[in-house]
Amino acid sequence: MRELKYAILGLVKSQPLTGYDITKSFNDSLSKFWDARHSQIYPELKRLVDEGMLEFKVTIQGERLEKKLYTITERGKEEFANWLGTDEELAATPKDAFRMRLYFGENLTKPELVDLYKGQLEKLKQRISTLEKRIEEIGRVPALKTDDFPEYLLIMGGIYRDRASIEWLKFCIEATDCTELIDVEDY
Amino acid sequence: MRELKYAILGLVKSQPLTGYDITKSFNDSLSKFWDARHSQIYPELKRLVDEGMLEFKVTIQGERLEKKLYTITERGKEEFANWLGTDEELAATPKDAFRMRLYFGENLTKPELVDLYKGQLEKLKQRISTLEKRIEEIGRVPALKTDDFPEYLLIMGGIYRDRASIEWLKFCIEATDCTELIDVEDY
DNA sequence: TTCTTCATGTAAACGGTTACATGATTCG
DNA sequence: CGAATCATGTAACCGTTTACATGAAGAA
Repeated sequence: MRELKYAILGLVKSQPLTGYDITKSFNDSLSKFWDARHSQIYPELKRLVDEGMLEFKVTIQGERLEKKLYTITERGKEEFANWLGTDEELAATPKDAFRMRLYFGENLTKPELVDLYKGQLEKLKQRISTLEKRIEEIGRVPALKTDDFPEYLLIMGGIYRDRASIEWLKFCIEATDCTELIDVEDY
Repeated sequence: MRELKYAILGLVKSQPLTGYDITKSFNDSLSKFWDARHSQIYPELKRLVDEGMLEFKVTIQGERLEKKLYTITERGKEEFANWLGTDEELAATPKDAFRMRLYFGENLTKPELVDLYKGQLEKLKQRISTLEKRIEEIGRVPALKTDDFPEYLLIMGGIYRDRASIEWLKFCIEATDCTELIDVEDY
């Protein structure tokens, strides 16, 4: 547990960062596997300093705006490396409201069910195309150890995941006799 | 939010249940999309009674063991039906420690990375075979509106999901040059 | 000058987990 | 008789979200 800790350690390990920088990272690339608000990050940073995993140096931006640049300590590096290599159990199946709706689907009329399917399919299609666009931006296959490489892997993970969701939805559409009401070719 | 509420409403809607029964359901079929402990369920039941969504009747098991049989009210049925048909946004990407490890994978030696891959692949393979066994138990394709049908859909969802995870892992193994160190044919 | 971004914090509330607590019933 | 299961609750804690709060710097 306390996995936010390792996300922060991992980020700060590669370069000194402020809490603000870390917050931004959680809204960009990291959001593919973790996210956090600044209200959670600042207390965690304080705690990591207390535990000797991080150190910080106050710097002045412009005239008097103080910011805290965090760096990782030896102890922090050890802790991070130790966690990184440990193989954990499969994550518990995440709570999923859409699956819950499908589970109780017998309480829906066919048009309602069809709308649920369509809505989900449309959003998945949308997200896949956003992810694919990002892949194109990166420019096909970035070399190993490039900055872009880890993000590339995670975006591909998202694409695999969403495509599987679509395939499963098509399967459900078939199984619930909705084939004539949805143009599955579109997805 | 407060989605546990709808899970309970959906369960009680089809038949009167005790808190204990509901807890059991969360460990069986429902765990495919939601789960909860009795310590969360009992307070939620009380709250749903306060809100007029549920009613209960105390019955005696044996000599003097009291149990509360919950039934859904009209108000509860409305609330549930209302929620069931609403199409929500795609769920936020769930936090995922394995993906986080991969993201920071450049800090790992190749054998460590290979162990991570292997561990994950092995566990996914395991889980898929458990799910497939359950499909066989159910006996191929249950008819629509059967008791087994919703569970069938969700188990298939799990299989699609896990297979996609394996395909993605194979992709990562290829991209990180680990092909010679893992026998991907096994998965 | 005004708006956006940079920058850092705290407080209240919520959903969920773990642990504590109790007692009856049923089955081997 | 003892163990497993049935049955119901509470308390403490943890991770996370939403809202509250402040102010400087940079860009238009």
